[in-house]
Amino acid sequence: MLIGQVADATGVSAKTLRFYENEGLLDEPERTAGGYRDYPPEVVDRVGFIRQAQAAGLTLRQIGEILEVRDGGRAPCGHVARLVDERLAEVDRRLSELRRTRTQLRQLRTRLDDLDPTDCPPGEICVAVSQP
Amino acid sequence: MLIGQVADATGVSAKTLRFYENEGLLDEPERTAGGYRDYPPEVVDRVGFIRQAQAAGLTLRQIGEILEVRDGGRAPCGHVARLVDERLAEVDRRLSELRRTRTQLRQLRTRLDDLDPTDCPPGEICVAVSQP
DNA sequence: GTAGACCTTCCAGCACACTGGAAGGTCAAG
DNA sequence: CTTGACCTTCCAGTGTGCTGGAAGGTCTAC
Repeated sequence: MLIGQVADATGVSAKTLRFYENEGLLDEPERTAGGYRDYPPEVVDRVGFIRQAQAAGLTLRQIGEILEVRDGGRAPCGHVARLVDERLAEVDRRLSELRRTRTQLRQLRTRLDDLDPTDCPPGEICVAVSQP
Repeated sequence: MLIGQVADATGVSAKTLRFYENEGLLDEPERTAGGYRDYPPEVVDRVGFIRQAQAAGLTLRQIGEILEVRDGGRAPCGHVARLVDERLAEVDRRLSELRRTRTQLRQLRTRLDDLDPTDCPPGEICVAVSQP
């Protein structure tokens, strides 16, 4: 696959794919005779994992470390397991923070609904959403 | 409360608190005779919300908009409700992404455990964590 | 053989969220 | 009345994750 095809398949720009390669998140792919990057189709899944982990709040460095493990990295097992455990703990932390924020947003939304059960006049001002 | 006390109470540095004020997330507090910032205790909760929402992946700008709503912002109700709905949708998206990442990390962790039920030799190499 | 889409490298710049440091003022304790 | 902790402003720098643009090579189609 050429970089543009990977870009289309993943929704990640060609620029960003080259950047990921530079950062060690993607292996250097084969090149065509003309010097174009020629990716194996698996790269699409890999990029998918990167974006997902990123959306989960992990940094590219952390994701890179996890991918290294997944690839059969060269790190001692103890270290590797600790790495993954740390990420898991972090993800769990973020999950609970996210749930709390969600609750607060929902409460805010409810107060907004209570405040204007009809429509409030267009162009008007939305006042006095009191503190929780 | 002086800025240092707020910093201690929230775990957010004085520098960052001034930065938040600058960015409009915190109101300018009263000043003591000596020109020191003198915060009301409620600021602690507000900062708590900011950090939480941040951990949930919202930007300071988005958080600022939500706080403006909470404070009884000047925006028309429709806009305000849309804003909160957007944030809610985003938070929901992040929640599900986070859960997927968690699952993948757990699978990786399980494979690691299966691979070395004993301890792997110290200084050794952790091989062949195959692709899912 | 040339237009157009696509690719290459390289380097600069941006937005976000801080963080450090200089230079100096305030205040309580000894 | 000085020491030391704490505060002030202001400005510059950092790390992360891209993004844009220049300058140029490749490939397919007409």
